Amino acid sequence: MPELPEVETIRRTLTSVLIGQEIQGVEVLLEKAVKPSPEQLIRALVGRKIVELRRRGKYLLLLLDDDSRVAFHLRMTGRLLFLPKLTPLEKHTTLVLNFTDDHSLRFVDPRKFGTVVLYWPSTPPEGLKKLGPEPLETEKAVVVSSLTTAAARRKGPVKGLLLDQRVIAGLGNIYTDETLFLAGIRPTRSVREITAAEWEKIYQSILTVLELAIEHRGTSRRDYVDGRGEPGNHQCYLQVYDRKKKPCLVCGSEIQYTRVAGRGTYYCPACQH
DNA sequence: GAACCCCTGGTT
DNA sequence: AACCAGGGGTTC
Repeated sequence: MPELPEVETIRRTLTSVLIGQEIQGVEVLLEKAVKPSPEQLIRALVGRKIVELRRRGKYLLLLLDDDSRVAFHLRMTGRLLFLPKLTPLEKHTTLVLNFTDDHSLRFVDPRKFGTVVLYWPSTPPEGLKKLGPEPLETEKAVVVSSLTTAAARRKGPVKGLLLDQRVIAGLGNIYTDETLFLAGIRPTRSVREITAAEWEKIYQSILTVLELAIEHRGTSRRDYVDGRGEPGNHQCYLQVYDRKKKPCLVCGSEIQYTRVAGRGTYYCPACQH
């Protein structure tokens, strides 16, 4: 579900209500989603206070007062909701953190792909450790260099490279399609054919697309809501994603739908080359 | 790299 | 009934 803009929106909506909260109890309802074991997790978390919320790629991180951290990855359908303890548990609730103030943080995930990991900064989980640069918070030269270095070493479509979290963190299926539309480049283009000028254009497009999506509080197609349960608005501003056979908003050509890098992919045959 | 898998639920 | 889905890890 959530890509960088959605996770960032969740972070922003949860920050003010979670900072300073003390964890009173932990309920693990889907054991395979959490690490370490539920018993160890409960022992480590009870009594801890939340001191900061961070985002890294598509991970949301809770920083605790003993320097330990909890990393949530929402995968396709995960939701993080701040709710009164009295609110009945939703179906497919994976984890509940109960606080000392009558509120709780619920991790709800119908498809059960989402994960929760407790760790210390010295030994981050693999997925987090291998992440590429953060597009909005890293200097341009570093991000562009990560893209071009990866491009020199691999084959295949440019879309696959942008989806690779080791190359750049945070882009998923929606925002790669939106980025490549804005950049005027077909998702099927081989990474080897992309020129230096085009990498620059792709980089600029990534910034524009992500910043606008964050302004609109993320894209809600089916499952996504922020930490308060509110949907985003960016679905109203998508340029190509989910517009199969509809007219291109720029030139009127019919938007094409195909499969690239294993994912459903939308592009304009006239605007993108 | 592509293909399959982890799951449930919505759409065709 | 079949296919699709904001992800990504493991296999080929």
